[in-house]
Amino acid sequence: MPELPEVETTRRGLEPRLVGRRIERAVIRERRLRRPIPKKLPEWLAGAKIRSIGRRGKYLLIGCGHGTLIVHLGMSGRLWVVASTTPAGKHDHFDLVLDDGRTLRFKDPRRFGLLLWCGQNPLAHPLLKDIGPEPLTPAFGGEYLHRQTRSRSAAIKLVLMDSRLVAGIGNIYASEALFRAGIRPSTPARRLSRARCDVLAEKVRETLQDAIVAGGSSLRDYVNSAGEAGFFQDKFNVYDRAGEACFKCATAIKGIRQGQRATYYCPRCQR
DNA sequence: CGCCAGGCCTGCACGC
DNA sequence: TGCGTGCAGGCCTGGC
Repeated sequence: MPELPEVETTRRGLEPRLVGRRIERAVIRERRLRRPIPKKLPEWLAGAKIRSIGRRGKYLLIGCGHGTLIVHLGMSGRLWVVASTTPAGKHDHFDLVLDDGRTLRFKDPRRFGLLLWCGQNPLAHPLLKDIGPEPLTPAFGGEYLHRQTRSRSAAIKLVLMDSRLVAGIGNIYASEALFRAGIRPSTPARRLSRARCDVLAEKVRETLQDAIVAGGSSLRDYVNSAGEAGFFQDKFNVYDRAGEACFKCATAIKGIRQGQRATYYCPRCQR
């Protein structure tokens, strides 16, 4: 489900609801996620005060002073705030009961998500330390993209989705950014000129920014921390539009497979 | 029934 | 030999 815009939308929604709250207790209902939820997590969290809600790539960082709860939503994960009296439903694997009568709830049908505890600097955690620059910061740009792709013969779409190169770009936004940049997804990354890297970096930023403003994309079940759907899916130019007319030139959008993932592009607008 | 789905870690094969 | 790189598999449920 969630790529950077959905995680950022979640972060922004959670921040005012969580920061300053005390955690009364944590409840684990199903430990088996991509990695098991640590058994001691409730022990570590009980009584802690939430100080910050951060994000690194697609990881949410719930800062508690003496440590950080690291949350990844995987494909189908969802994190939102409910009244503590709301009964847990199917796939509601984890709760943080807060001191204001509300509960932060984690639901994840496919269980590809992740809940970890990190006692030190979370950015140094093995799962986070090799993540590339945030695409919405000056650390990411055409110069960086050009330099980093000189030795990469793989298709640019696959390279964009490599989290070591740049954080947070998943299958949807890779296709959408490449459409906006007019670049064919199969182009070997090393063959992109500096000028085209400039355009692509800018379009990546623009696409992610637009999606955040739209509250993310809701395909199957994504909703924000208040339970509301995003609407960026209504602005997709190519994603999941195989056979439909390109909004710019009316050519039929193509759907192909790259690295076992679906890719969409306009064969006329993207060269 | 088989296939597909927004993620990403892991381990292996390959070529320089 | 070792490194970077490129693949494929695996983890799950649900919907078509």
